Amino acid sequence: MSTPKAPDSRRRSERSRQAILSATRELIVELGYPRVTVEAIAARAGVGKQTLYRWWPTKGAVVLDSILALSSPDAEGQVTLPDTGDLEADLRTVLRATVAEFADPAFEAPIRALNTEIINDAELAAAYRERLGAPVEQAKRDRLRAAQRAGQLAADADLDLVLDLLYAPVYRRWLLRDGPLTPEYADALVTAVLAAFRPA
Amino acid sequence: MSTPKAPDSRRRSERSRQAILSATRELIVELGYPRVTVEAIAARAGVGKQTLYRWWPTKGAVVLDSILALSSPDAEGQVTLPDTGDLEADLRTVLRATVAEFADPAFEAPIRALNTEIINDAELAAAYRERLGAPVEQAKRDRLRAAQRAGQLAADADLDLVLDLLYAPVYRRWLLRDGPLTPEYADALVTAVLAAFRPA
DNA sequence: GGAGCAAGACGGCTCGTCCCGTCCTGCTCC
DNA sequence: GGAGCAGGACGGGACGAGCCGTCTTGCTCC
Repeated sequence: MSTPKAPDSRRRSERSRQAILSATRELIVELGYPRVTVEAIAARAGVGKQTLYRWWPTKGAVVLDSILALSSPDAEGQVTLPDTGDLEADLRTVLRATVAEFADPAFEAPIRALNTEIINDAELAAAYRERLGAPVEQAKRDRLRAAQRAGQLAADADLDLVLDLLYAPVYRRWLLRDGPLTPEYADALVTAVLAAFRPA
Repeated sequence: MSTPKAPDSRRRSERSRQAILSATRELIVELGYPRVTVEAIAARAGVGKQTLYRWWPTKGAVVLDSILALSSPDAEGQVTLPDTGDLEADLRTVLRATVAEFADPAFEAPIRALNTEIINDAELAAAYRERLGAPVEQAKRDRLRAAQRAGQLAADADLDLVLDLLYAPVYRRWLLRDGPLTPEYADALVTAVLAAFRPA
């Protein structure tokens, strides 16, 4: 009852893997996700379709890996956020950076594609959270906790709620394109959220 | 340069239209959106495919209409929100109701399907905002403005920002399924956001 | 020679168009 | 004003194109 046959990952072609992930990202940016086909990815990568299906179960999984390969080219899951001691300044920096990332098509398009898949695939969503979301989330929470200890945030503040209030509006505005996603908007969010959790 | 030929809407079969919209909703709930095909919708509705393509350009447009038909069975775009004079209580009521809606599969599944389409179709997204989002948004803003005049909200509060802070976290948690979407969460959001925009 | 590889043939499914014969509606002509 | 007619929407379904996921073939590298 085990998986039919697991391929030998030691013999896997790193060249093909990279080519597939790059081709996936490129095609998503060039054509838009709905028009990207598995066949096109394989052709662009100079790879047989079987190679693709041997290592990934679904197109969504390929997209996820193509983004993971992009976001952590060096270190292994190590995520650090700026900590100058000034919470408001640091949050502005980080949130503005997030806004800037979402404005870059090479970054934005693949993540949009991933979200398209994640919405209807709880399993893929869990994989995403585990491999990308959780570490980043943890780093953000750590930064907030430090600020909390430094008395820059209410002692009883729910840090997950703070993060939701900061990031969910940015995420929504980006995903639905229902308003300008500007540095000013990021600043306004930081100001409002900090006002809500000002220490007593 | 006009549209090739617009069908005569006076001769449109209301029976077929309703059957298509119902079948769409049913199949999305039963099968999950990715498994719903145009052919299945037509078959379930007892309708030729051409009838479907005659009146809707894309599957996404059908989904949008199927939701519109659901949410406004009676009045025409009239949206009203509770106004007891107590902003915090009213917001709790409305946000808890939103949370409850998202817990109902018959409501949740079609909207999730619509979001799947909207993400990659700016045109459809605009249509959605115009026909459903804008009126609701307006009603919410009106309620907040009343509260502002009553001195329950800071005079200089950006009402769109307030709405984003209230609803974006709910939306995100629902769409990504990355946390429990409970009445308590709704209450916590209301508390935090009102704290941020407390009048001076 | 065993396994991964590129290349691509293949069956099955879906899409969107096209065509058929039927039915309904409104107009014309006696 | 009643019969005939034209137009168009209808249910049903055939059709080609394109994509998916599997399978086959020969090559290459360990």
